[in-house]
Amino acid sequence: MEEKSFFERVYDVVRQIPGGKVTSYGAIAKSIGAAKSARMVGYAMNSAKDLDDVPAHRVVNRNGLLTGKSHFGDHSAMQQMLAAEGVKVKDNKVQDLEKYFWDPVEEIK
DNA sequence: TAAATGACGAGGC
DNA sequence: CGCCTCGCCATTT
Repeated sequence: MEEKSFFERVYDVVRQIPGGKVTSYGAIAKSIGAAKSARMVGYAMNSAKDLDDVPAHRVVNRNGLLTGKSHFGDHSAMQQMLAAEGVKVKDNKVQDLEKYFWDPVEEIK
């Protein structure tokens, strides 16, 4: 019963992302002990969009690119939400990624 | 059961 | 400096 699915672990991390911050799939994968499963994180997010507890819009790829925006209903929704939280987004990518980057490994450990 | 897919990452050319 | 290829691993069909 404690067998939390890979997805649930990802959700747990993403749920801890503070507003106005973003993180990368690889960082989340690392925090859950699956650094090589970055792709799975994105896959999990695909299901996460079904949940309103998981701010998938705060998750971007390693390049700060809003890769998942295409999976949102509105392609501008993700960008709008990030901008509304204080994250500067332009051309579908986060500006000053290092400044807004939130490392889950440093918070969860 | 096996094969294909996928919101990525790192390395190579 | 930019584009391409390979690897990785869990879920889905």
